[in-house]
Amino acid sequence: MKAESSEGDQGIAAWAAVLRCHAAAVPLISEEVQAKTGLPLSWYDVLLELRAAENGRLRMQDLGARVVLSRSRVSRIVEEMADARLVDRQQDPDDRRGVLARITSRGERQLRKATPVYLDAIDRLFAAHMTRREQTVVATALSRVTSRLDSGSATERH
Amino acid sequence: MKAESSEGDQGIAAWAAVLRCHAAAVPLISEEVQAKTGLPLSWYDVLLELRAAENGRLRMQDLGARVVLSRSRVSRIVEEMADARLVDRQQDPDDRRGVLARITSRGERQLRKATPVYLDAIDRLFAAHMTRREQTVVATALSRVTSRLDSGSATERH
DNA sequence: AAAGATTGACTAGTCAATCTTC
DNA sequence: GAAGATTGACTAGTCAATCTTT
Repeated sequence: MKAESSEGDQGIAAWAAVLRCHAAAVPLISEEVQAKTGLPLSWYDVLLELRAAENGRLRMQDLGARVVLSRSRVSRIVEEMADARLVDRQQDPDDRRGVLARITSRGERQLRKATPVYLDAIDRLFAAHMTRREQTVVATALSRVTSRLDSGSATERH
Repeated sequence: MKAESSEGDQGIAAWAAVLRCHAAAVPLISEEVQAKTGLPLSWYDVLLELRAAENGRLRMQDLGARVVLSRSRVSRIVEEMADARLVDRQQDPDDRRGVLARITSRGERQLRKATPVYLDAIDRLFAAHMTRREQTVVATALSRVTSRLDSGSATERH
């Protein structure tokens, strides 16, 4: 209706769609994964990053950077996961201030068990409702936004 | 590398992009809006929905359904907003179990003040990094996912 | 007894302060 | 004294129990 508000309309709609989709899909997928495997999504992410890392080990700080959590949150989650024997911790021998979290064989087993469940949930509850082309556009466009924001904020807070 | 995992790859990438973009953009935008206007994003959403509603009023339950928050969270937020004189509350005269939250003139003023700030933040920190075409695809594809999930879960939990 | 809202107890998460090692 | 990690106090949010009205 308004002739002027030309620039932003699609951008606002895209933003609102991201917020609503996130709010709708994340709880469904995370409940499903936890119900079927016993792993909370945050635990799954930690295992995934550790498995991908050199020797299955990562310092707490690096782990926090890869996962979407703060350092203090990582400390607590890793402690719980260590109680559950999915990871263990050891001082970094090169710099004893640092702590290395390492995935255990039990952790690897749990990760292998959970992965197909998670992928299936993502597929059914999210990806199946988009065309292949839409999936590609969503992936590339939103990744670009994220990387610009990450590099931008590094510059901003000089 | 794996020849078989054909089906899901773009879908998984799209999912990861949504998670990462949400995690990066929401805090930046919400901090900026709050710093410049004093309104938390949840308050802004409440004001927006009330303004859009008939007579600027809505029952707590309906408000909770439109905003992305649970009923109990809405109760608390509306209470804080009532203390700040941005909304007021009254019993629904037709059904005195219900409570109607209504935007005040002060609330309308704050909403008018905050809207351009919010739109500008969305534009700079999110939409500006996508083409118009990408914005449209993101909006339509993710909205479709959300609406399928909403209607689907209503059916599932019969 | 069932619907609407609020309250209480709990979980997840953040930020600032602390402790250890460099 | 600064970096790495953990701990304590706090905020935001959920779920179950309660209270009121229908």
